[in-house]
Amino acid sequence: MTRENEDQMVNKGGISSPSAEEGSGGGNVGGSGPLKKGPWTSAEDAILVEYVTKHGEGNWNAVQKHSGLARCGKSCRLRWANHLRPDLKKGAFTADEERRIIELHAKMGNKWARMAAELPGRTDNEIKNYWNTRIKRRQRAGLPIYPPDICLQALHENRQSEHISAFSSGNPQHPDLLPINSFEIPAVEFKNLEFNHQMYPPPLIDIPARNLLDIPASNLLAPGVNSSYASKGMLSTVPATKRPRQLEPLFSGLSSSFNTSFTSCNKYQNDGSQQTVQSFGFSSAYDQNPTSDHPSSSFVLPGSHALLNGNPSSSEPTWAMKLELPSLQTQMGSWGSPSSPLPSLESVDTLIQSPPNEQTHSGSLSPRNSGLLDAVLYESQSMKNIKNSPGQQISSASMVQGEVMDNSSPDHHETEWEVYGDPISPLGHSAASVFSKYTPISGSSSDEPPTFETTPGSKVKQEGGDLVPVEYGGKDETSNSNQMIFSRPDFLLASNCFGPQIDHSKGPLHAERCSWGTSW
DNA sequence: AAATTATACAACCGCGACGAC
DNA sequence: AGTCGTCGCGGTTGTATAATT
Repeated sequence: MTRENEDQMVNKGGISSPSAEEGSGGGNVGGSGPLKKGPWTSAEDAILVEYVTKHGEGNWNAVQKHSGLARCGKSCRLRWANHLRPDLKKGAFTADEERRIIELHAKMGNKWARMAAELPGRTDNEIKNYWNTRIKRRQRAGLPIYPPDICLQALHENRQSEHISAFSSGNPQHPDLLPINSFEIPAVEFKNLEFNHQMYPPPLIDIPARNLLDIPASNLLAPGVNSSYASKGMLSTVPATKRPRQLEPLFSGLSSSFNTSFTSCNKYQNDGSQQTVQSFGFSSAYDQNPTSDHPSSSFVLPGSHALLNGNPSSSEPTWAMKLELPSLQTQMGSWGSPSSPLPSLESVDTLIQSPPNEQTHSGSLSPRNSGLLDAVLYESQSMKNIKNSPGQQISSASMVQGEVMDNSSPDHHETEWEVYGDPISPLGHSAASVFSKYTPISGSSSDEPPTFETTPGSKVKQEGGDLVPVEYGGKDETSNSNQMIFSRPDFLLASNCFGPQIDHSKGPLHAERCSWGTSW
């Protein structure tokens, strides 16, 4: 402890104030050993740096012996790796880095060290912390973890690897390949995929929609179906015991990087929707004929699975767990292992939370039931329909609902859609109706932000700057339901895009609320 | 302005994997 | 084959700071 005293003195006026802690003795643990714990002092840092400079990295346990540093080798290694390395990049993650992290995580899952290797100057711990905090934030907001473009990219890569790798669905683990072979697409992601198109900025990495769509359904489903990796981390599920009480936003920190590219979403929607749909090579319940050039036929669809799940049976109970982080790899094995094909389609469906679609497709035929990618297809198609069928411009939201609810003016919607993500979309209504039916409002729990009224009878919950309709009294819009409760995370997500639309009469407010900008 | 709460970050812990001896 | 050292990872804790009440 002379060392500590020394440190304290040296650390005087230093950075963090570990000295204080040391002084209290809190930093010292370990009982018998003189080894110190807790925050490092600048003096300790200096010693460690000097030692490493002289002897090089490695053999960390020798540090204590040779340098007198009262730290265990493990701690020394961690300190060096995370803070003292000369090549470390300090400061917040740049937009590019954020973007990269997302991409890497989509491919690797919680392989922080590997991710760090891809990000010069960044440490695994840093990335992990970043991810976890952002994920939590995003989860809370009910936002998807990965932006669509990332998904697409991952899928594309996945597809490529698919050709290369011999093992497929039933195949056991190939740790190295896993990340690639399976694309981590959290349920939430698909759940909100529809939103993603509007919410997420255009892909920095422009991936031809076609590539994405060409991916076999198996690949898409891989996360839960055939990839051990997926089983580990791709699907965001968590053991019930570990399930977060509230869903958190996943992308909050990415705003900067993604904000810049928003139009791309439209790109996919507008330009590639048809192609996209067609090119989706995988066969799904929804489309048995992937090569079909008439997606439209199959696209009366109910809209994207993404947001809402009209299916009470699947959505409600599993809802919470669906929105989990990939990091929860452990549970994946339970339903994503190769031996056990999927969390089961049902599970997937649940994840997707496809809405009941009696009108257009029978539940069995719905792509939503087939798998994650299907959802993408659906969405894409739906988008196309919206564009191509003025007379039938049904907001994706409405489609999602599987119920006819859209009353808002199509034109207007379309316009705003591009800007805000279909502000006027009735989605909110449908969503609300669905939620009101299957979602316990109480679920919002204590974490729920205060609510305020935007319109008579309607309440909006503010979440991360976005308004989330909590209750809708059915004022203006054509709501079929007079009472809507959007406490569910998926709706929250939706709210980011559509929530504001609930009361589009409030233009300014709407625009403001809809901004994804900083919230990401 | 003070108190409370939420967030971001640093650091630690336990465990398992891997390679060297 | 067993031991040791190192590394990586998931999870957790503690603290400083920011935001909110």
